[in-house]
Amino acid sequence: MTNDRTDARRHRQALLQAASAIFLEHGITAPLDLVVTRAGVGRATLYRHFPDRVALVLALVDQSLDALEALAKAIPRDRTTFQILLQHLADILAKDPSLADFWRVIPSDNAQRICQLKRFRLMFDRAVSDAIEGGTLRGDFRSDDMLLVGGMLGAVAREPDADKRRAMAARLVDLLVSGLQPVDAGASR
Amino acid sequence: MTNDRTDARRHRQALLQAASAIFLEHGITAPLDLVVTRAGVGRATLYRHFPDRVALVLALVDQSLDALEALAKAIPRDRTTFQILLQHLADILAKDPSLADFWRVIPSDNAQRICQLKRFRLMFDRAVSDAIEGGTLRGDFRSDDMLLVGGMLGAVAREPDADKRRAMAARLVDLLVSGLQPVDAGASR
DNA sequence: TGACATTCGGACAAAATAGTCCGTTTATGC
DNA sequence: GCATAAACGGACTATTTTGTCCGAATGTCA
Repeated sequence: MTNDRTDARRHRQALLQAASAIFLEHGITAPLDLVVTRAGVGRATLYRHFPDRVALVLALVDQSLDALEALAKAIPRDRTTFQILLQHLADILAKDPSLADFWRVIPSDNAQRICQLKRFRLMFDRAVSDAIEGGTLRGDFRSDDMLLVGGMLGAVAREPDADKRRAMAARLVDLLVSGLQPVDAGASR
Repeated sequence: MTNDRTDARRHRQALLQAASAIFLEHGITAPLDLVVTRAGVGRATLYRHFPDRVALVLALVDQSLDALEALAKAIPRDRTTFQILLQHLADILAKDPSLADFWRVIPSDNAQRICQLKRFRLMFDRAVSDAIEGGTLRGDFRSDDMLLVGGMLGAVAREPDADKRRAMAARLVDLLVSGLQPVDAGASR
């Protein structure tokens, strides 16, 4: 653990990064050879770090959840917390689609997957109730809805160009937050 | 064309239906063997009707677009047309995810894919402008946004249970139409 | 700096998937 | 019914993808 060799850690990171890029382009069922090649390591190196595709994807999801959590911690807790968190989620999904597509690869009874789902919901629990109480979120919004919303935001992952993807994510969040109806009532933002 | 054998047409239909079900469960890159088995035909029959996976998926998308168009024709043209059309789109995506996932399989320069995308946008063009003029849709909504919205609605396809999927689709449309903000400002509906 | 353990990576074997071929069956029109 | 052409389906081959093994290379610690 503590005395991992530096090259091992570096290669593990390279593999995750490569997998993220390959999965983005070819979908989460892409041949692992592509990942290996892109990471510039040998095939066995991949399988040593991640025994199978499931382990690799779970690691990617963990990474994304970590990133989201880090961002969440930096947000001041006020009435806009939820909206900002949502934007962060969209950003992370735009960077790495695994968070939205993992269900395709990981069996639904996988223990770690279940844990991750709980963790995901938990990260929004407080922000959701705060926002509802603060009057910035519709009162019938449930924590479960975040899975829906996450799935929706995952739609942006389909654009190969990173900049466009960011723009789409922003547009998506805007549509979602404000809704499709006209703003005749002058809601701020 | 006109004098196809009836069994051929029947098998073709069985294959499309089987593919829809299999793709829903295993994702659009599922082994075609599963489709063959589910349809209860021989392997060669699949390849005779659809030379490769791309052809099969394109046919599925066509089918969905046909279905959507048929539904659209039955909607009276008034200020709620767009909302109803949206609901229909969600229903169709809940029945068959190919419409949302085809990009994974079909090269982006594929001529038929390009045509289908144009057709998709075209189907919403009139409804969008009508709704904006009628005051039921935000004025900055562009036709392009429908691709985003379609992608978002495709998120419901992830639920294996058909009834739940319908319910999720309805919820999604509600969230999308009304937005996440509370209705304190007295927006209609 | 040298010994040693750990990791590396290409070569290998196994499995899964894709696509083809051909003898057989079946629908259609006379 | 019967001839005929079209479709069927399972067996076969090729290709892709997965997963393992072992000699070589390299980071780590004394």
